[in-house]
Amino acid sequence: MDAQLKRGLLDSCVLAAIRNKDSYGYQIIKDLKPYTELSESTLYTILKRLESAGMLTVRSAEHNGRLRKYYRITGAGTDRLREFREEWSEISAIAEFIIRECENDDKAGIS
Amino acid sequence: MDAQLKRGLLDSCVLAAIRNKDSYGYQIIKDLKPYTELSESTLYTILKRLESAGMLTVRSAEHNGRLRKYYRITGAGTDRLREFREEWSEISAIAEFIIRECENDDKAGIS
DNA sequence: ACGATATACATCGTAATACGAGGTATTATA
DNA sequence: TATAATACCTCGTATTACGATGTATATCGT
Repeated sequence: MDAQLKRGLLDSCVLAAIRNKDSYGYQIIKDLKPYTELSESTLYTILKRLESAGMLTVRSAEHNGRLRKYYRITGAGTDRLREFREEWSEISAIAEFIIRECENDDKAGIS
Repeated sequence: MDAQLKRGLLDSCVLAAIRNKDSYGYQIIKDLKPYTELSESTLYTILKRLESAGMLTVRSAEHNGRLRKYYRITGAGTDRLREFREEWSEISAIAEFIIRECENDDKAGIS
């Protein structure tokens, strides 16, 4: 898929993934796989960014001798998710305009 | 609005704007204003990009002593619009996942 | 007559970000 | 005993939306 279309979407996507339960990198990737496959380099960049922006907090924990970093969403993070919902209605309106143009073709029978 | 969310959307948006009739820069901006306000610098970058990619052709014409460059969509351009429609259903699925998480809050009555 | 606004094009630099390539280390599985 | 899975990380690059800025003509109000 065109990576550009996902711009700005993934931050909120990661926030949504930790919305109801704290989670860690590897788990987030698995949870999001049905929706979008994001690479580790992409995810860790996003997690760093979200942490810097105060959207989530981090806690290190040991699990079977391996390090795990659990991420928890903050109030600012949930606010951001709400903002996303509003912005998305604007984005949808743009996309619907584009798709409407495609459908005009279909109705007119143009291949 | 977050500029990142518009990434990749604007190319298709401009193609949609010239889908049914040839148009020129200034007119495209006016036509798209109800959906999204894009600056001239943004538009001309996009038009150049789409031309290089063979998505549209350009024709110069004089109008009241002023230069106008009319843009016409190509077959590759209409193909691109169809591709967009397919990609958008994937993007929508991601957005719906995010929004679903927001709505869980609302149902639970969490502020 | 003259300034403001609209029309119409263009370039340059910057910030943001998705991702590939590569790295480290442990545990489980075939 | 390899191979995969788990689990973290950094660096560089390509893409692109946009602000700032520039050029030039037409139109409109006062």
